[in-house]
Amino acid sequence: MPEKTYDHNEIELKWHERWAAEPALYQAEENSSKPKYYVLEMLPYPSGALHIGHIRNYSIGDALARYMWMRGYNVLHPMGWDAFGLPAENAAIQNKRPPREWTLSNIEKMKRTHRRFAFSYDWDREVTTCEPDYYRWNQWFFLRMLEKGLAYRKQALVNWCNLCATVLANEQVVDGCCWRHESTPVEQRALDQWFLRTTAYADELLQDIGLLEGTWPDRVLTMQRNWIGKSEGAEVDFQIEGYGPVRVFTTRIDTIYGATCMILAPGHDLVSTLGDEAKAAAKRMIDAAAQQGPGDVEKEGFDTGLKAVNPFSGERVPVWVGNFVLMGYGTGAIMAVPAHDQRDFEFCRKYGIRILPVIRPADGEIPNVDAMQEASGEYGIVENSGPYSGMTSEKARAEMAAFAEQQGFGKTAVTFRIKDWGVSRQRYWGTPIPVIHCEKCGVVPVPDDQLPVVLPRQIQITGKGRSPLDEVPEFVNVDCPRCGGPARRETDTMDTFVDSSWYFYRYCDAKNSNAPFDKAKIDYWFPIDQYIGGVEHAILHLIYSRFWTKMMRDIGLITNAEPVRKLFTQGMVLANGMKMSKSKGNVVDAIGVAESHGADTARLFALFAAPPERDMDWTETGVEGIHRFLGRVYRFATRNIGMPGGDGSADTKILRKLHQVLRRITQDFDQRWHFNTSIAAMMELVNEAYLEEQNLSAAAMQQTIEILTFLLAPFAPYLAQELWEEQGKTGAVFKQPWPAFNEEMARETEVEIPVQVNGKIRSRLTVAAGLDKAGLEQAALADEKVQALIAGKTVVKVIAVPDKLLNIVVK
RNA sequence: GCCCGGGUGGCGAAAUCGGCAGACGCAACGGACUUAAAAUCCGUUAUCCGGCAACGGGUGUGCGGGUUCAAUUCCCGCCCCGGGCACCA
Repeated sequence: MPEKTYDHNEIELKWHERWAAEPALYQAEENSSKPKYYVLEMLPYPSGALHIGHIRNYSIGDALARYMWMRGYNVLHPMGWDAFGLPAENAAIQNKRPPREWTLSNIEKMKRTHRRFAFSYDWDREVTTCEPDYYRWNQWFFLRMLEKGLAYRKQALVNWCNLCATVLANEQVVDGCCWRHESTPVEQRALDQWFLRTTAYADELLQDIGLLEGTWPDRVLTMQRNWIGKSEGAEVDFQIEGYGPVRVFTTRIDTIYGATCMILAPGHDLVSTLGDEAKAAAKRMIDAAAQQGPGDVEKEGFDTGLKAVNPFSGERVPVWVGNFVLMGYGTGAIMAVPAHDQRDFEFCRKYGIRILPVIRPADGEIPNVDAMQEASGEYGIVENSGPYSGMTSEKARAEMAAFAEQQGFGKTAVTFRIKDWGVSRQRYWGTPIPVIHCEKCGVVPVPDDQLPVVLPRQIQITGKGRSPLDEVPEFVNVDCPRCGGPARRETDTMDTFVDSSWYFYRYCDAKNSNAPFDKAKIDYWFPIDQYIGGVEHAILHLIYSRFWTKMMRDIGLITNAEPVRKLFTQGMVLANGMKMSKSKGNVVDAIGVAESHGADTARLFALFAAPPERDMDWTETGVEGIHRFLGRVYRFATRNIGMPGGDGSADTKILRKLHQVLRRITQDFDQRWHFNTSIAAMMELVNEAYLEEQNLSAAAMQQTIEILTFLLAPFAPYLAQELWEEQGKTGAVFKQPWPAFNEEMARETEVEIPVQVNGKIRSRLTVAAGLDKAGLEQAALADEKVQALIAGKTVVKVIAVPDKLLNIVVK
């Protein structure tokens, strides 16, 4: 055949059209005898356009999906839209476009891009989280959790901007101020809000990290462990004169004789019983804490004038309020042991509170208070501690906790850093929380048969008020389902992390209108075999998803304990060395690259520029290099298909290379996922094929072209399919069996062995592959250069590694 | 401060189990083709020293030590860059 020029648009648009007419191409089989494989990429937020960061994520998943098809698996590869969220509301305020309309048109546009890139999604299973057929199940789950006590309501602080007169999401708070009013500090207001009891699963979420070891990245597991933050210690009551007991949590009950004051969080219940001045000071601390970013903050506090009694020593100590004591952790109150805790030390030094050391190192003296520069947090021997003096810290911890429990003023206790999940959002564009507030009956769940509670579509979003839904009387005013009297609908909507906590289950049964999904389908497809996404979701999304799975298991919907067997976190994409961002204006749009260089080129480059777990740099010249490579492949194949061929003198050589490359790429898929080296290997093969083009027999040439087509199939689907057709074949190339490599054919017959003398390379020998140690040694010692170098010296040792190297040690 | 990554040519990177450092690509340079250019094809390209040259010798994977016949790879101590967490009692 005559050589053809590589015109990516011609090839890609042709197949794009043909594939559009084949809806079953990427569908998973319903009753398959093949083993299943569920590969999933994180669903995108429909912001309006796919960028190359998305393309990288999907190119990894798509290569894997296609490879697994070729390996004979029944592959489930779905995609959907994380379609609720704040940007749609902002767009509504700015362009007066309804959020749903804006969102759906974005989805339409992005889906076209997805198709242009030929990602192999089963669009029949598409999930769009902002549509009632999806979010009704959010509501259904919420009601189940309400029944089980896993959903509950309590007061919590929200960010409030006085100028906007509205609640701000955390991401709308910039440097402690409102994003639209940069000089207006955000205030903290207490509102009744809905929470999911993730803490009920804290222990199991921590325990089951063990199940993920080896298949999830270690750093993700570490981050989750830290996030859950289990800490074991004790709770102890201190009696406060004129108030009652206040409970503290401590991991160091062994230091309790050194407690020289008690410090309360500014939000602690006791503070509300204090005078106006103290309450105002505490409020200032709370607002200041919300405004400060991360970093070192000066410790502040004030004396309440109250005294607390240490239940162990009987000593009376002052009660303070301190800005560094967190209400959301432990009991919101601590005993300060300045001698043995750095934070307490800094606080007490600043305010002149007594410092009393009670621990000495096992082999040292108790610290001298006047010389102390910092607290000593180490375990040691307990001193000045009544009957516990002389014990090790470990022993004292156990005995003191037991004593407290026996006396009824304390107990051993475990505290978690992870908090219950606040799911209330004072927003429009989210799942309505399905409850009704009745004056007579209180909080009444919406009955299941009245789901979904549909989000009203005709609504003015003003950006003011407690919540946009508050302004919609048709939505708010309802009859109480229990007593029939007038009642108000809940106007908070759910956090969008709810949507993404279970969407991958819905893919298995996306059109079910009677249940979130059918259990048998979950049993077949779950767990997800491979989940691929950005590391930025290592904590929240993936912990919530794990929580949701355990919750669904406990209400009998599923049997698996974990949703995801293997997790892969890919690196970021930089544009010319810089992080892509809208503000810098350097976001590389995916569809533009597809038009200028082709989808195949973009996909291949996304995998070639760096190993997938690392950050990669997107450069125009690099993209062009890949485009050149694909052109080389295409021209080579088209001009050689069906040609008579040469004398075959290079057949052995090219077939050896072919099998070496095949082995390399197969291993890259099965073990390492370093697709950059897979692609480099294909380039090596093509380079060699160019050099030997005239010396290949027709049979070797056709085999080279065919296998190269298979190798390209997971990475460059358009070109691979086109070459498949050029070779006169029919059917989808990615449904053909992946070729097996032949170890025999991949083996080199001759190898070059570097010969070292005292570790420096002095000569090279070409020997038969597999030559043993003795043979190598003999060949090396016969070498002229080697002989010259070792002449007159004593050979101490000869290290021979067959097929690798030989080292002669002389003196 | 704590916990992870990472540091290799002009650049992105490779070296999979301790065995030839720099595969592959980019950029640059040279050659072929062309009236010319683009495209394409073929080469050269870590660095220093000696040589007209073939070639020979030295140095080199952030820095300093160590183990080893042999270290980008293992161990100890530092430096720098990126990310996460950040008063969690």
